[in-house]
Amino acid sequence: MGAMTEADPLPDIDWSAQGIETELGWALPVTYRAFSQVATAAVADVPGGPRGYQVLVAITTESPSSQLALAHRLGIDKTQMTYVIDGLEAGGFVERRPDARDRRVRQVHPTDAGRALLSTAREGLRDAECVLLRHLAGDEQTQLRRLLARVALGAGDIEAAADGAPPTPALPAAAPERSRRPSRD
Amino acid sequence: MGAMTEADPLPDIDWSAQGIETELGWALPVTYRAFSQVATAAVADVPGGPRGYQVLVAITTESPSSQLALAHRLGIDKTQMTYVIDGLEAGGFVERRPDARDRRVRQVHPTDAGRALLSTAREGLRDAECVLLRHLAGDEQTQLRRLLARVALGAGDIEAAADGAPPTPALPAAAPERSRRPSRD
DNA sequence: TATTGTTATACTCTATAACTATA
DNA sequence: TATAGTTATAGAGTATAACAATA
Repeated sequence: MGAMTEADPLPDIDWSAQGIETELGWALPVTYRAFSQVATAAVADVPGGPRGYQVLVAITTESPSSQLALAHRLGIDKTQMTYVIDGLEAGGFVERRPDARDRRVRQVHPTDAGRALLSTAREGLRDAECVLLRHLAGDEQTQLRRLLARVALGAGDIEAAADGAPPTPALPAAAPERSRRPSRD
Repeated sequence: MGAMTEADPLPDIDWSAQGIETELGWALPVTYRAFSQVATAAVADVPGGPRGYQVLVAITTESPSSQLALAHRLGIDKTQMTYVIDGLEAGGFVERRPDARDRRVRQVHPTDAGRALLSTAREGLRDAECVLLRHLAGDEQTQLRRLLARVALGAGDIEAAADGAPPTPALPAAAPERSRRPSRD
């Protein structure tokens, strides 16, 4: 809706010939960004966005956990975790309960509101996936999931090899959240 | 190498049960990040990283172009484009040639060194892809590429719908380039 | 007056360091 | 002395705004 409307989704470049190089280098980022966008929108109501959502998932589907354990599990810095939990607690979605045996640690428990929020966000994410894969037949979707899962499984080694083996992430990291200004260029 | 070595690549969470939610929400980010990492490494010698590479591809496989045209085509801000071209020109990989007919615009031409650099980077990216897909059989790789390409094609609409229809990207956007410090937590 | 390109500024996100309170 | 958590600071990356030159 900006000043220039001549931006067709797929420019008239002949990618296949020797274009931007291999198709994967194009398709993967595009797909990821689209998913990242809808997924972030789906968890927009969760304080802390994708990371807040990850925390809710972790303490709900597993058991309540200390902040440091959560940070390690989700691959988030412990200082970041403080902010995320702050937001969740301010919204009344989690509680910090001091551990009786070690009063340094604070266990993070989900509240009823937190569980409800998680449930809603989950649905939104499922819908987001459906939108993303809407052009694929049912069996094709299954096929894609399976193949991608296998690649991701092997990909873990790559990440691990590079730096100090960060734990497995689960959502689009952070999703920079493009500015919502009029975007006139 | 860090203080804690208990971080196994895949935690012992039962993702499949009701875990972190849908498999795609896990596999896609993981795969993307792994690719982003190897791809960024592959174009590390290109000033400006992935974006510098994109510029080289555009002006080589197509024709030399003005900076603004490049910015639009690659979905990069024009101010950012200035910096990217600055880096490429400093390295002797491109030349800015004033346009004879409109002396405001500066056409960006690749040098021989630029073409050579592009060639090398291309090989690196192809290798990166092979590494990423190494656990898939040949026909499975083809299948994955095909399915992903179709999803990406449809995904363009999603991105376009959200903000002002940004042109098609071609590489992992920017790839934050994790800090290379000892990573002791 | 509008547009290409550059420069300067501000903002967001994240990483690092320093501090407290417990152990 | 070491660890869990918090707070403060600094850095990278990006977006916005203001500017110069040309049309």
